Amino acid sequence: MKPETLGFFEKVYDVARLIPEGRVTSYGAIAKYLGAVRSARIVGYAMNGSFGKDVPAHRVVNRVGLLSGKHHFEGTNLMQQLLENEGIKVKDNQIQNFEKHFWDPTKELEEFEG
DNA sequence: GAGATGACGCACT
DNA sequence: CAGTGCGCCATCT
Repeated sequence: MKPETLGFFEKVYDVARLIPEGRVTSYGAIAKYLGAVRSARIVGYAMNGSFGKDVPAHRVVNRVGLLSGKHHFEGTNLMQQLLENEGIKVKDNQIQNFEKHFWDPTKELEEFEG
């Protein structure tokens, strides 16, 4: 619970905050960017602590664009509302044109690396 | 210190 | 092609 002990989390938050508006990414994409392709679930877990922070966790969904974490937000459809607020269409907890709104940090930040 | 959990992703059947 | 189960790694109890 100590923010100082957070190491991997901080990285996740940092990447999540880099997500531009109207765009979304997947846990695996962030994990991959961090070099933890096998730690996709760790990213999602990290989002748990992202609540209440400046981290747009609502822009992070699973690999199919499903708002798997929506259940974690305050309201029942808060996550969906936030996405629609950015112009992203969401249907039944699933993002429409997900690949169109997909934002891959490994590709978008490839030149920002280092 | 050890065990169980999880907002995922992939391999196998 | 579709459905189910397992593995991964860090955190939490």
